[in-house]
Amino acid sequence: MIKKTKPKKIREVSVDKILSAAQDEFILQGYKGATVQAIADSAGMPKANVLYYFKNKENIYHAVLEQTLNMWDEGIGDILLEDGPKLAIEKFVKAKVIMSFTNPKASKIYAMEIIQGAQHLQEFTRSYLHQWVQSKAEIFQCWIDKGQMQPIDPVSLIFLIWSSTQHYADFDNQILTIKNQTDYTENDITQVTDFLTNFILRGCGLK
Amino acid sequence: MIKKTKPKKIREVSVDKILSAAQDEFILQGYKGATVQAIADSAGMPKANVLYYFKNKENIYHAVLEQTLNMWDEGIGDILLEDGPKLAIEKFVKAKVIMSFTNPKASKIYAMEIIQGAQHLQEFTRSYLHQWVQSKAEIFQCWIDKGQMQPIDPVSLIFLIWSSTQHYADFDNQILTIKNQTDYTENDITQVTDFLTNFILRGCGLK
DNA sequence: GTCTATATGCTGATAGAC
DNA sequence: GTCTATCAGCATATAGAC
Repeated sequence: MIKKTKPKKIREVSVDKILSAAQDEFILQGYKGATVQAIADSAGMPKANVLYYFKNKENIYHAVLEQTLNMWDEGIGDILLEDGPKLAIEKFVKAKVIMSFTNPKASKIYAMEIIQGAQHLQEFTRSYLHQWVQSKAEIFQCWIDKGQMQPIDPVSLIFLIWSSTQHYADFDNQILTIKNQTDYTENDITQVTDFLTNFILRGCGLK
Repeated sequence: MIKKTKPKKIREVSVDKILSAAQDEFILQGYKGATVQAIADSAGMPKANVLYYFKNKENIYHAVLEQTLNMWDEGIGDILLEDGPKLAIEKFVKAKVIMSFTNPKASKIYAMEIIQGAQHLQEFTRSYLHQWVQSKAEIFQCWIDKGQMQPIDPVSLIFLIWSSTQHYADFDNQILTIKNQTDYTENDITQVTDFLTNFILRGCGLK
């Protein structure tokens, strides 16, 4: 029993190390620029071992992408009709801000993929994401019809919340440079959460 | 005289064709993924000609980046103290939206560069951009002190306007897919301008 | 200025010993 | 599972004829 679980652990640990190293390399160098050798070096193992676990570079990238989408899915925070517009927006903005600050790498991988034409995740955007936006837009429309919030375009609102929160992940380099900081602080997270929550609530006529 | 200007024209036209083709390739394939051969094919000339005009690939990329930053600079739209907060924000948002829709490629090149750590434009962000944000934040602070707008963090406001407008350029693929469109229409530009202008003005307590 | 041919180096991927 | 050695292919960049 012990002998049977041990090799499983080795695989898990190795795979995790490779995926983490690969994420860094793909962000910094792009898909083509990231070399299997660099990923192996960063993961602390020979190149052949990396290819033993993943067979080829494209498989590594797909695994990184899959991990990123799962994280996006978990961290998105749901928009629930019964919460009402104020609480729902507060929850949603907070969830997105926290994800941007705690996992900027996932956001960056996703952003690069979309900017470059979403060549590796056509099905995801084309079906799942479309459906997600549509269903959430209906909830916002419901609140608008009941006079619970300003009559604004719900889809545009979702785009604004996505963009304004993800900005702190994708453009962290630029933001830190402009603010003369080397890293984000705990204070930054609460300050940004407060600013965006209040600003967006006012924009929706909820404050 | 005629003979002297003709070779100049050839150079200009060729350089423009190369830069345009290179921009497309760098966006779709990344720096390393874009090949000089592909750029040459897209520009409709032999590879050796491309290298005749630019010497090497890095020079091509730098030229694309320089062109992008010049465009950013021209299209940014200024924030003037004498305009007052309402008009200034209206002008600024409109200028950014129009730039995002008319020149998404420039925004994408810039976004990729920042996400990947701004390895090729350190000086720009580190001095010019910092200064720009600081000077505009002072103007907003001035209006806030005079009670002309809600007391919010000006730097966060600038980030929100940047992100929410650039989103339509950088993530155009995702947005078009979600909206089930193949291209942006004239109507999209006015709709987005109206939405963002009104939303942001309300967020600033100006409506 | 234009284009062909080629040198040089690096990368992905595999074979096979341990 | 781990690692060394190696191959085949491709990309940058240059040389040199036209």
